[in-house]
Amino acid sequence: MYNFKEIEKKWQQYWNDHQTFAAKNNSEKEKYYLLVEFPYPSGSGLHVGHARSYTALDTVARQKRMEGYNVLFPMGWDAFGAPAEQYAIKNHIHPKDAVRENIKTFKQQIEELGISFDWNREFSTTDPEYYKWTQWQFLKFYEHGMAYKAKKNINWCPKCKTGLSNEDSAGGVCERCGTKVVQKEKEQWMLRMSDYAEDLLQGLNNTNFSKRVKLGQINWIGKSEGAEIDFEIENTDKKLKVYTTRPDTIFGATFMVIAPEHPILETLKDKITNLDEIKKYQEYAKTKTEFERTELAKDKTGVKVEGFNAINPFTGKSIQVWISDYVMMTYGTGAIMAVPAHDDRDYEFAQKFNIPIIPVIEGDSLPYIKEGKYINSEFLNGITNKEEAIQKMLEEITKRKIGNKKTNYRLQDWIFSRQRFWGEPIPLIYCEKCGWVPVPEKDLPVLLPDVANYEPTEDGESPLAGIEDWVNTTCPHCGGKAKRETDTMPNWAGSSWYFLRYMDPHNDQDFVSKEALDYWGKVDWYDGGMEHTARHLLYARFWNQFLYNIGLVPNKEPIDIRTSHGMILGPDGEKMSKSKGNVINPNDVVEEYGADALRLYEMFIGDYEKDAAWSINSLKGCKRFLDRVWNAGKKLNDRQGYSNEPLVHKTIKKVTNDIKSMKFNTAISALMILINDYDDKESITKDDLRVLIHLLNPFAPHITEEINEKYNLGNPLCESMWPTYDDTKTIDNTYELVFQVNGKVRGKETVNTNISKEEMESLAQQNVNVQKFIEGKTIIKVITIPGKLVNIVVK
RNA sequence: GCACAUGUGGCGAAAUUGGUAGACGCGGCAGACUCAAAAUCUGCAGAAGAGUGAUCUUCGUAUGGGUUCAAGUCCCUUCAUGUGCACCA
Repeated sequence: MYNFKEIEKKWQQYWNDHQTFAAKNNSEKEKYYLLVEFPYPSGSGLHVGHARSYTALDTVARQKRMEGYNVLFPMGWDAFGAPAEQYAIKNHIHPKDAVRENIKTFKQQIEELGISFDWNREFSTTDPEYYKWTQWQFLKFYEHGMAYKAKKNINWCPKCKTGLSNEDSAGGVCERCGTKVVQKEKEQWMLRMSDYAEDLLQGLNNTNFSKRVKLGQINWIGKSEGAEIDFEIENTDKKLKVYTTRPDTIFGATFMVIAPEHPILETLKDKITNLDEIKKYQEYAKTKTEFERTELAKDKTGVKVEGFNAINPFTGKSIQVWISDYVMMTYGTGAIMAVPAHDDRDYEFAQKFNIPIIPVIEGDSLPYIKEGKYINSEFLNGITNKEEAIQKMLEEITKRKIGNKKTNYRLQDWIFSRQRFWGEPIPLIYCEKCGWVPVPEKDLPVLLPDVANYEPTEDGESPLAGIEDWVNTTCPHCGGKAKRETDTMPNWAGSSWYFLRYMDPHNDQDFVSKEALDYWGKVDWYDGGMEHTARHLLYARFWNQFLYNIGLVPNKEPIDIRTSHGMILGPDGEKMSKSKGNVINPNDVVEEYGADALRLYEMFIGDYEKDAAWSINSLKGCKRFLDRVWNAGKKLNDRQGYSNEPLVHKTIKKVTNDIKSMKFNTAISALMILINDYDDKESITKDDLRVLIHLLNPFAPHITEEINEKYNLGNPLCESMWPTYDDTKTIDNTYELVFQVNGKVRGKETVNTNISKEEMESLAQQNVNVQKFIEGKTIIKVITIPGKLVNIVVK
């Protein structure tokens, strides 16, 4: 019937020869920038999930081009990071070579799908020409005081032997290998992301991210408004600063809790009489990871600090101070005032250790703080409104100069060091005399050395630290002996700005030219996995906002629309994995059914944002549809125009709009309805066939071009304008008018579209079945909706 | 625990945004073609009931209630599933 393999090869060759998808940087046309997340070129190859995302935006890209836009739709490789390194260690090759091999495979797999990427702009984050500019931008962070080195208790993966960001170790396990993360103190490079918390929050208003994506960002930033209040330590001049969102409950604060590592314990250690016990607890808390601390949430532990008490500044009473790991040093001030009557955790703790509980809000019972009348609270007594009480308390605190209003964010600074070989070297040099000195721009990039041994060391230093030739260098400042920084960047680094580089990927003078930035502006539509909507997106926005603030990019927000696709699950409804043996290889599908069938199926599979199980039968159905489109060419007549004008115009309208709103499944079903209509006819016109394949082209680009050529229907579709519709022509001459009695359907009749209201009503009353239901009853009113129904209300 | 999302045939899903629930596809059943099978084509199909029949009736969008001439759609209740955050003070 037709050889899809030949057809697909032929048209892929054609697009390549004609540079059909090359985006132009100096174009008169309006731009449209579409972006899909670039993949890790892992050894296991392309996944059907990749194909879903790529096909979706490819469909949009192809439509946009036919609508006259200058479309930028690029692709590249995010090839730094642990997976590539581990693969290389395992297979005893240099990561560079492993990456080159994997990219080759990946690229070939993607090309087989017929995705309209502009391959002229391809790059990998591991290309020295690219990471030169990643390093250059890091130095910008450094120059502006946004990068600093600090001793940090970091999340440490004992298996990968590297530090991890909080984000990388969510849930207390290493994101890469699943090993339990432990705490380890280390000097790390940090980026001051927390300075941008408010801007990152506010910036969301200038994006068109979906509500779900915005919410994910908001949660990560974790803004909370409250107050910092000083509690004096009895018989000393020392104070304990707490953070609270409920200063209004301070009269109920009957004890304090501080984090086990709180510095006041060191300051006042001479006063503490149970130092041994405290040290023991500190050790105990240290061995527990953050995850374990939360795991054991129900079971409160702690030790009372013997030797000093604090004073509740409002009741004037002496209150106990405890250490417990339910208070985190990393959030707020590392100390809280505990109000056991109105806080779950404080209540539990007080119960366990027999600490007094004083309610300050009448009628409130745990676990929720309800609104109620304030009691036992002096000047707050009688107030019933929480906001009012908080406001009044804040004023009082300020007046007494014991505290202030304070906003806190959960977002912390970004730990930017990794003790790995396969990452961008941090371009700094340490000189005994001059301290940290940036590598001069002319010496960038700082290249990774070509060495045989790049396995992580036991002591947690980067593998680079063992390569003396590389480490030892001269100070760019004083010319004396100096050493290079041996930590590398996290692999989030390269992906935090790659969308900018695509605008001008071969520029060796600048990270992107100003002209390219001005023309392409921002990414109009960015699609990727659900798992990246929180962190990667936040890092990319942070990076871009920084570049904006120092005047390097024109937009504060780099992305307009962000969508996230659901996963494609195995035929068994489970996540695809080698161990379950339910992995579908997209290129096997291409081999057997063709790229067009695969693409069409992945777009037809269901709601784009939802997960969907693989179904081979459903795929076959899509192939069957393509066969029918192919066969439609065999019954062309000599007439012109559309045989069924309203249906064609309706279909154009539906497909045009559905692609834009990602409702690919209904766009395809509209095309199926159209072919069903053609199949019922003896013959169809060339215009009929041309419009069908044109609308189908973004989904199934190869076979539609072939049909177009075979029957001489016109210029190649990819070089033609998208079909247009006329709203007035979408209306049928007749429709089925529905008759209802009391809202229930009692009859139908086919009527002329321009029938009057009066005629509609009289037809309804004449209907035999309707008469059965209104007989002997009083008609209260008649509701007539032109084009739809007549509803007779009777009693 | 908190926040958000979702709940429609045997399955994937549609539903002009308050107006004929189940489009389209898969699977199924029956028939045609065939020695036969596959492929293809034609027809049927939410559930229950009445009628020889065209048809008609009742029920039906997780649950219970409400608003409305009219509810899958709006409001409240409960339940289930999914995702995110989580001892964040």
